[in-house]
Amino acid sequence: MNVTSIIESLNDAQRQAVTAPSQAMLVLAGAGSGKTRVLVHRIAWQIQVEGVEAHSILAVTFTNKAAKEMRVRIETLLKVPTHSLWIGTFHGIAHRLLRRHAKQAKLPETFQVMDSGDQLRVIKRLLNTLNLDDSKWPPRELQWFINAQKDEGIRARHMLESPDLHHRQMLTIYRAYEELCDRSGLVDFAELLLRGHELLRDNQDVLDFYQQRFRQVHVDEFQDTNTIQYAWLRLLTDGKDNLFVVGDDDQSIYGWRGAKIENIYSFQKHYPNHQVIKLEQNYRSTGTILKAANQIISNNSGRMGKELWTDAGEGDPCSLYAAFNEQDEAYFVVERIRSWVNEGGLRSDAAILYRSNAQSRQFEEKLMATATPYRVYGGLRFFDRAEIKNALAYLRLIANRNDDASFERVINTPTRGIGAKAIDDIRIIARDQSLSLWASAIVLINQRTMSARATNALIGFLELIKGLATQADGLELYEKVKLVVEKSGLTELYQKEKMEKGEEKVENLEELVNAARLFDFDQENEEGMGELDMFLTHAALESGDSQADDFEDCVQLMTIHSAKGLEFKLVFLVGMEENLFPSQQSVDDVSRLEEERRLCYVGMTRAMQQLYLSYAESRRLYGRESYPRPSRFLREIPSELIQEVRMRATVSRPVTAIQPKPAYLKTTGTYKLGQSVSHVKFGEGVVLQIEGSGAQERVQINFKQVGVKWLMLAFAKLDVL
DNA sequence: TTGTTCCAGCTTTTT
DNA sequence: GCTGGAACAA
Repeated sequence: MNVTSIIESLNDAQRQAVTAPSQAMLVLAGAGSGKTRVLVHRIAWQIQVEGVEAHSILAVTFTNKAAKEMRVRIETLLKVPTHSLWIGTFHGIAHRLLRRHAKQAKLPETFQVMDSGDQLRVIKRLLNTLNLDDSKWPPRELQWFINAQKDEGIRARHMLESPDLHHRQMLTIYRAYEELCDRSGLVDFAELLLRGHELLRDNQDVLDFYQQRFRQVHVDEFQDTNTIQYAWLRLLTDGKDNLFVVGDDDQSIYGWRGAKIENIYSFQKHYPNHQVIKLEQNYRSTGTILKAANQIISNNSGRMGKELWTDAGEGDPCSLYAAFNEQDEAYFVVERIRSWVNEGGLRSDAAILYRSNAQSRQFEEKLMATATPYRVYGGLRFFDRAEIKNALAYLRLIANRNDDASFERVINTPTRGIGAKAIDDIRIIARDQSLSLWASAIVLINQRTMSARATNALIGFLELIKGLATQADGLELYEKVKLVVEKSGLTELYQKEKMEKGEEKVENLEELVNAARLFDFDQENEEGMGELDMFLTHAALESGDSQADDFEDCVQLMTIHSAKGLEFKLVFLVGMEENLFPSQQSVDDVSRLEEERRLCYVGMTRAMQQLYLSYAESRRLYGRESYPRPSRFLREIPSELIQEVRMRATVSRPVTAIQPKPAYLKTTGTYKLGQSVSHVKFGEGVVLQIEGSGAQERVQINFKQVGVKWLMLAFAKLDVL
C-alpha cells in the first residue's frame, strides 16, 4: 500500500498533523476543517508507515456514531478490517476495561449498566425507602448532584460533613445511592468513568499493562472531555507523550454537563513537549458565512485564537428575517424551503435549527400543513421506550436476580396482583436486612405474613422469572428475547391497549427480537461475556436512533446542539431573540453567555451555501405574549454580510402596539362548524372550530383516521365535501 | 385498576 | 399554555 494515498488529499496543516512523529499533539480544528479526516489519516499513517500495530492504538470519541464512522473510514482507507484497533466512546472503553478487570475494579462479574432513566428511578426509589419527600428532594436535582460529583472524581466518602443541613442530606443520599448500586450490581454512566479511572489509579499492574499496550492514544472532540475523562487519559499516557487530541475550543457547547474547556489549557501544561497545529481552512461554507461566524466568535475572551477561511468564494449574503410573530417565522421558513425544493433542491439539504425543542412545533405545523415531509431529531430513542425497557428488565432479571431496578420495574408489569403494599413490605425487608429485592421477596414469602392471594401472586412472579431463565438456557439470543416478550405477558398487555399506540408497542417488541437477531455478537464480543449480557450492555450504552431510518427526502429539524458535526446546504437559524438565544438563564453570566455564543457559532458554521437568520417581534411563550429584542448575536454580525428580507408588503409597523386585525382580513366563511372536509394527507374530517382570520386563520378538524388537528387555512389543502 | 384531574415546570444531551 | 407525571376517585 502506498503512502501517498494517505497524505495526497491533505492540505499542509493536515499533513503536518498526520505525519508528525509520535508526540503529544493538540490539533485545533475549526468547524469544517477536516477534523475527523486528520484523526483517521493519522491512525492510518501510524499503522501503515510507522508500523504501529493496530492492537497498540486507542481512539476515543464521545458518541457511538463518531466511533463507528471513524472505524469505517479507517478501514476504507487501509482497505483492511481493523478489528484489534480500539475505537470507542469513553463509556464503552471504560466498560470494556471494567469487564476485563471486574475483580480489581471491585465489581461483581455480572454488573449491569444503567442508563440515566434507570438511574433516576433508582434515586426515586431510594428517596422512598429513606422516607424523604421527593418534592423537597427533587430526584432530578439529586441525580444531577451525584453525577456532578462523580464527574469530578468525588465519592461520597471524600466529601466533608458540612454544617449545612441540606448539603448533609444530599451527601447521605449519595452514600445510600452508592451502597444500593453496589448491592444491585448496577453501574451508572458516570460510574463507568469513575471506576475506570480508579481501576487504573489503584492497580499498578493494570496501569502498566495498558500504558505499555497503547503506544498511541487519540481523542476526538477533546474540548468536551470532563475532569474524570481527562484524568483517565493522563493516567494512560503518563510520562509517554503519546496523547493526540483533536478539538475546537470555539465549539465547546457542553460545559453545562461537565465538559471542561480548560482541559485544552491543562493539556499544554501537562505535556510540555506538545505541538499545536491549527486547522483553519474550511471546506464547508462560503466566505460570507465564515466571516459572519468569525466575527461572532471574536467577541469571546480567552480563545486559543483561530480564524476560518476558504478559497471557495464569497457566496450569497446571509439573510435576516424579522418575523411578525412565531407563526409568521415558521411560515417564512417553510415558504423558503418550498421554493428551494421547487428550484430542484433536496429537502434533506435544508435544516431548521433552534435553541430549544419547544420551538419545533410551529415549524412542524406549517410543514404538516404544506404536506412537506420532515424529520425531527431528538426525542425518545428506541431503547428508551417504556415497552422496550420493560422487556429488557425481564432479560436483566434473568441475567441477574439482584438487579433491583429491573425487579421493581416489572414485578407488577403487566399487573399480576402484586400491589403497592406487598412491594412496600419487600422494600422494608431489603432495607433492614441489606438484601436485594429478589432475596427479600423470598424472605417475605417465608414469613407467611401476607394474604394467601398476595403470596401466591408473588410466588407466581418469582416462578415466572425462574421459569423463563430455565427455558432461556441454551437458546439463541433472539429466541431468549422472543421468549421473554411472549411469556412475560407484555405482548398481551399491549395488544389489549386501544388505538395505534398499543399496536406500535407490540411492533417495537417485535423489533427488539429482530434487533437481537441482527445483533453482531462477534463484533461486540468482549472479554468472554455472555451474549445476553453483551446485548443488554449494548442496549444501555447505545440507546439507538430516535427514529428508524427514513429514506424519504425530509427537511431536518433539530436543536443546534444536535446539529454539531453535521452540515446542510441551507440552514435556518431561528428564534434569534434575547432570552431565547442566548437563553434567559445564560444572560447574566459571562461564561455561560460565551457558551451560547459558541453555540451560535456552531449553528452558523453548519451552513454550506445559504444561511438564514430569523427572529420574531412577538412570540407566545408559556402562554404569555412576549415582545423580545432581537438577539445580541445579530448585532455582532457586520451589516454588510446581512441582507434583510421582507416578505410582506407592509413597510413599517408600530413596534409597541399589538396589531389590530386589518378589516380586509376576515373569515372567508367557506368553512362552518360541522362542515365535512377532506385533506390530501389526513383524509376526511369534520370542522370543529374556526379561529383567527386572514393569514392566521386556523380550523380544527376531527379527522377520521388521524384524529383532531389544527390546520392553517392559508396552507391546508382542504376540499369541502 | 383504570381513568380522570390536578399541578409543577419549562434550555441544551450523550453515554 | 401545554405536557407529563402523580395523586386521587370510582
